[in-house]
Amino acid sequence: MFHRSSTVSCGTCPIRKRAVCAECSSDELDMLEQAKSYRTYPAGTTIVGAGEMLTHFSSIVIGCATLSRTLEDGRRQNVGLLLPSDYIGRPGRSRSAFDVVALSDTVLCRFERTEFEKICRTTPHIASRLLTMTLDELDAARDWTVVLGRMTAREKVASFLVNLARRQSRVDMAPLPENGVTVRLPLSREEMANHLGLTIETTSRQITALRKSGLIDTQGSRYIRIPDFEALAIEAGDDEDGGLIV
Amino acid sequence: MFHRSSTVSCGTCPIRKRAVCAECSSDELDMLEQAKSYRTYPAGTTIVGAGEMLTHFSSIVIGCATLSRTLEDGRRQNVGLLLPSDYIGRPGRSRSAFDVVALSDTVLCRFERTEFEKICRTTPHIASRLLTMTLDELDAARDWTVVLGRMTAREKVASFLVNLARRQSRVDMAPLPENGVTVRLPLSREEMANHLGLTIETTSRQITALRKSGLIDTQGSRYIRIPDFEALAIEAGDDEDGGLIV
DNA sequence: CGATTCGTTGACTGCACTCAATTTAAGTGG
DNA sequence: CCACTTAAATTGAGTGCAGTCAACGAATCG
Repeated sequence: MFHRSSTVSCGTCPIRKRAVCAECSSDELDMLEQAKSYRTYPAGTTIVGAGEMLTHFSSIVIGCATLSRTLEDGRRQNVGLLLPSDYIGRPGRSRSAFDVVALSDTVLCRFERTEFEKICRTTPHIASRLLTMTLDELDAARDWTVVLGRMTAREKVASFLVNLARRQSRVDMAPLPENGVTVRLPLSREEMANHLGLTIETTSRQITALRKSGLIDTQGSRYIRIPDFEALAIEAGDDEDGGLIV
Repeated sequence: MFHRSSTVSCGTCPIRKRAVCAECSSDELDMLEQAKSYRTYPAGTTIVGAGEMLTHFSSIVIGCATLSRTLEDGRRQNVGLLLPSDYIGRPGRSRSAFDVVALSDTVLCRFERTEFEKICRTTPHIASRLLTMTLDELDAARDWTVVLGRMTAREKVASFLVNLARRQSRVDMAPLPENGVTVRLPLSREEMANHLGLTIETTSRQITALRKSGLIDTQGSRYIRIPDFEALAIEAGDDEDGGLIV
């Protein structure tokens, strides 16, 4: 359905309410409609490598991608998990600081970079929304440094699941059901480990441990059910609903 | 010298070229001059606690502060190190997500929050500069997650020193001398450890180890000389000058 | 000069990593 | 549909890096 760019209208876009265009009037939307194009990346594809040219500013419409960096000796760390409405790229910079890899089949809504920079200058609603989203991302990145710097393996895995559940509920625009959330993991164990600053083995062991503690149920390796969300949140060292967002 | 706000002019402000006001015209500066006020915090003072009201949006003029979070059991992680021209607070949010603590005597240039939000809406040069700075901070925060997630204690300490040297040279607006940089540490060992996700003891041991390797010289606990900057950068796992900024 | 805080060093422990084997899942072609 | 192959995930055994606990030394300050 998203293969022909001209056929998709902003009016029915699933990220209309949360993406960089969220604050736009219908006039402004008409303008964006002219400038945008879509592109699809199959799961596993590298959207852009660290240091490479970024020709477009893009928003994720459907799918999921990681932001990561690989050190010379092969160690890798994910620095972000991008879900629908999150953006890739930035005005004023032509190269990506990180690898961006599609985890699932991913549809991007894109603007040519210099074109988008012009839009930013002329459309305060875009610039303002972009600032808000960037400030939110900054808070989230800082929250995540607390997890990476100070938490145990068990707490890291619990934090990740709690954050992922919260974010997915936001993407689906549905509140977290009080009892029994099911999270679909868009990442393999290896990608989870790279996100958490752990090894595959430790990640796997902690999932097993959380299951044996009754805090989660697993249904295949990609589905995790959280019977008592609050209990897992406490395990994550997360007081109430404040703070941590992936 | 900064005790009377009315006596200080933006024209001679040390952060004029790098702060949120950097892109402003002299007309716009006149307007900021009316709205601004200064406040000084002695070293060790908490500027604002996590969850507390933030009445102002502030830029650091002189001094140094940490952004941190403390878990219930006392574990603490610094999520940012604020140097002159960095800002505290954000438009659109009235409470601080983190503790902000002055490390040295610190002078802030402040705008009442709702007033600043109005300025953001009416002064594109401010909004645009704020966006650029926030995007830079986001990249820096993500760079730092790589250090926290994947680096050894030795690499963490080396990374920190390299980043601090680079940032201080930017604050001083002087290029890094090719041979022999001296860094003044604005943090105690404990604060360094909180920044690096390590303990005081491990941090201290790694400094000793780097000294014994000839990569640094120490002059008291707060001064570190880096005889060969590139050598330390390599130890930090940092290829060339790309990437990592604290 | 004594008191107190900060930093360094030492001895030992433990959590997460490494290496390796096994189990489970996901494809693939006959 | 089922053998076969390949990849992903789990589990086990042992190691090592950073943490913990504790003592000592150095710097700062009244």
